[in-house]
Amino acid sequence: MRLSSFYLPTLKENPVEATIASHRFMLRAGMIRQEAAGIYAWLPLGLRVLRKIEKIVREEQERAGAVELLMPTIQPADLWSESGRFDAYGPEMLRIQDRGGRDMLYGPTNEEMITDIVRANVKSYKQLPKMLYHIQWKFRDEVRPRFGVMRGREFLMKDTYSFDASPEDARKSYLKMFAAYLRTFRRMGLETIPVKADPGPIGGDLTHEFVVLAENGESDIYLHRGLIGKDIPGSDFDFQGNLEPIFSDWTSLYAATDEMHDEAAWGEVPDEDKLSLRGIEVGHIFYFGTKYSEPMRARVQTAEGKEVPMEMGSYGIGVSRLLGALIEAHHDEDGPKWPASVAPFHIGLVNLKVADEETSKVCAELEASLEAAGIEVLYEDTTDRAGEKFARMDLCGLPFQIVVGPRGLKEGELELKIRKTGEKTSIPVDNAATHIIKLVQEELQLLAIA
RNA sequence: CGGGGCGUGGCGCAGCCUGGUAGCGCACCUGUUUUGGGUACAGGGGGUCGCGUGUUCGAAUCACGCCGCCCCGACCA
Repeated sequence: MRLSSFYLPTLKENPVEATIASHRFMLRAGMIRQEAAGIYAWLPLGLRVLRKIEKIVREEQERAGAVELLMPTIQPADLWSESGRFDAYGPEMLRIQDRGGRDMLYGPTNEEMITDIVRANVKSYKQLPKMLYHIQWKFRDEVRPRFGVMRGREFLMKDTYSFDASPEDARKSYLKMFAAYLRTFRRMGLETIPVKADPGPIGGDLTHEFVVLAENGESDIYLHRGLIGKDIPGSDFDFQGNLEPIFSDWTSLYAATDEMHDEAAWGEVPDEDKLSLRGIEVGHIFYFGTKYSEPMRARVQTAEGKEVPMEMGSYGIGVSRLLGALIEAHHDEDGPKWPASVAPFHIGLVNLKVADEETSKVCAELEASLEAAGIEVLYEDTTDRAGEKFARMDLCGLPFQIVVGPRGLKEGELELKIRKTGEKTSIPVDNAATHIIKLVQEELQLLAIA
């Protein structure tokens, strides 16, 4: 992709309303544009990252055995009357009427609808278990949207819903999602910790929040040092096998947000293992049993011929919010530092002097051979000044930059800059493409957790 | 929802108190200059001053109403 044809409206100055790094950089790098409070247009650069995140989420959902479908953003109110939530849900639910005066709503979540979809056809325990998911925009009319996409009113979420014939089976579904989440976030280059969440009136221990560790996180979390950098399931992990070991491995050490903090249990953690950090919630999984299946009569017959409500769970990932979390976790004063797996492009190819024939020729050849190898290149082919190009490239946060200019070419060299470390090295033009392709592929491989 | 504040070109702001027909920096266009970390100089284009009503000879400026947006807190993916 040539920058001259791309749409990248960057800002040199900081927008005043953006107080945190991720919000600031997303606006400055031309990733999003605010259209109303908590509602954003996704500009090309931001959209590319969003799609990368979605892709990883999908791959890991499928791996765990979940099946994708897509439910609408607008829902009829009657479903919500069945569960009692049409009245129970507060003003954060956006209610609208169609031309016939029927009550509709812009979905803040989809438990009712998925329950309706499944109850229509699933009648026997033999048809279970099922895990269905979708990635869809939701709307919650938050009192106070803020921090850009971290707390918007419209946001993109992945929601999985599990249906089982017994609580024992429901636990298995829960553990599958638990394991899938460990892989999902790690593949994005995030250090994520599952922490006990508030089970609410349903009780039980089957609810966890997945929290990204980031200095400017919204909530305090307390955890045992041993949870940092812990192994996650590999790509050969058997989701049909026994998942209890991986679950207990990740949940036996102390980890809690301040709401769930237990001073007594915390006291038992050795002082040298105590970590008190900030975190951003990016995922939430819970088992809620028959909360919806009971009132909505979503039932199956058991082997004994008994009719029972299905055991359900729901598992969310804040897809759009993850962009914010990623930047909070990976940035410096110049911009984001995207992990290769979610970067909008792998490489920024900077042509320092477009007017110079040799420079442009080398760039065009590099662009072609990198793209032929499946590497995503943003070719900086504008006539802007060098300083501007460099600053803009850093602001985009692409993991690698290749700088080509007449000065280096005279020596037969070009410069490679690693965004993460700031490290710059000269490499010979001759085998540059091969070298860079290898570098990018290695980086991607590392994050793929094969 | 409590508390604070702001709406003036794409972005950041001044002007408002003390009404007289809009200005600065960045960005943009033209020229010169510069040429490896947002260059310098000169010229130029672009604004229903959030919306409405009122006061006045005259309103960005004063009054009233409405709308939008931001920040702190409580709440939430």
